[in-house]
Amino acid sequence: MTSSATTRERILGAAEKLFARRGFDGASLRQLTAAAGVNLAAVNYHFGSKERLVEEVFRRRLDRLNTQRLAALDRAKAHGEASLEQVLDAFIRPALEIDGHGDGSLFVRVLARAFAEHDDSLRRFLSENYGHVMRRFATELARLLPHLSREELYWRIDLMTGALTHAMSGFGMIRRREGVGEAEHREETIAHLVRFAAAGLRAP
Amino acid sequence: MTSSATTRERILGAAEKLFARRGFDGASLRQLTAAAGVNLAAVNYHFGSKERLVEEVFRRRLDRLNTQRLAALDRAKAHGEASLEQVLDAFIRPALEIDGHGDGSLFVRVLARAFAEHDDSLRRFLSENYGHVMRRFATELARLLPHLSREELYWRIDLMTGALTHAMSGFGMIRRREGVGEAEHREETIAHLVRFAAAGLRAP
DNA sequence: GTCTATACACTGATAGAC
DNA sequence: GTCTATCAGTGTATAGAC
Repeated sequence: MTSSATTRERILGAAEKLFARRGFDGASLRQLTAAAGVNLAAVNYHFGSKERLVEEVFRRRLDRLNTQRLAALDRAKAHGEASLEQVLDAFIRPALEIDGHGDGSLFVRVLARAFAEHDDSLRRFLSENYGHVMRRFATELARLLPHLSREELYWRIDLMTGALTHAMSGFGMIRRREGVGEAEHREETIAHLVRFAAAGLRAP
Repeated sequence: MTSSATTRERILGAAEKLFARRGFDGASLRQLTAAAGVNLAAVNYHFGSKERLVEEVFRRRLDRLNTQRLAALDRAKAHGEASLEQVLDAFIRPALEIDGHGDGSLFVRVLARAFAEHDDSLRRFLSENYGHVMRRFATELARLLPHLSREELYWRIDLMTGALTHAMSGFGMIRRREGVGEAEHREETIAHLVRFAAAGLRAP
């Protein structure tokens, strides 16, 4: 249990980095275990399969992301009702503020890619870990947009999610203009996303 | 040239079906060539690599899709200026109306998946084949939304594209409600997409 | 030109020795 | 827990048949 924990962590660290840089299929277990300095078979011993390793990499980050999103929502509602823009900010900001060990923005890309992929098992896993957060925000949005039917609302949320996912997957890449710092770039991105999503959701 | 054409076509047909059902990495060349009734090596002979085969599958459809989108835009402008909703309809409708040989909706999923993936070489290919269409629509949108800066407009178009891509990737899947026909479902989808995108683009 | 058989270097997974 | 050896499966390349 003592040495196994460090092996596990070494694998997870190397996996996150390599998955972000080369994609899930692009990063092989042999590259990954070599980078982590562990034996190839250790992955299957500790995680059972490559797919389960992918899920574990996500779980570490998603647990924290979900917590931060809900906390941000609570904070927005602390002093009375939250505006639509505040709710959207609470949803978007934590995702763009993820920063692991300098590779945070890379992880955002992986997260977005995973969400965009329609791999059934991975989607199921994400919906299990994401589900309650999405439902919480959906409830909040339903309150703020009473003119929308339930069906219409779900459509809008789905479209909004698509836009955000798409934007997030590009965040941290080429898009950053020259001479613009990381923090400033992030604020710009958040502002654009919130403005677009709010307008789309408010449509008659 | 005579028999090679049928072999080429058989590979392309089987590829489109299998890529749609199992993804690019999920469908192996051995499954694919077995389904097409051709030899494994025929893929490399006719296309050079699996990646190039993927591109060819797209090119067949995209050429037609691009033409239809531009034609729809011209039609919308035939009797004077086109509204924002008409421009968006011209962009969205042809994508959802693709119908190859009964597997049209499957191809939409593949197209959306490809667009969502940030594989560099595939993206470059898509932008080369899609580029001029996107620029044409961007010009049209710039005319209809003069209050937006160029930078703001590109942001909005990117977000809109993300939303549409995400929605398209789900089109033809589980989402169709019971008792709703294909045509009716498509009209509903188009209406939702146009409404959301128009509102997002019009945001102040 | 078109097609095929075959081999090569990879992949993820697993059984079994230590 | 860890490691070696080995498995079936993958994309790719090529020599040679027609």
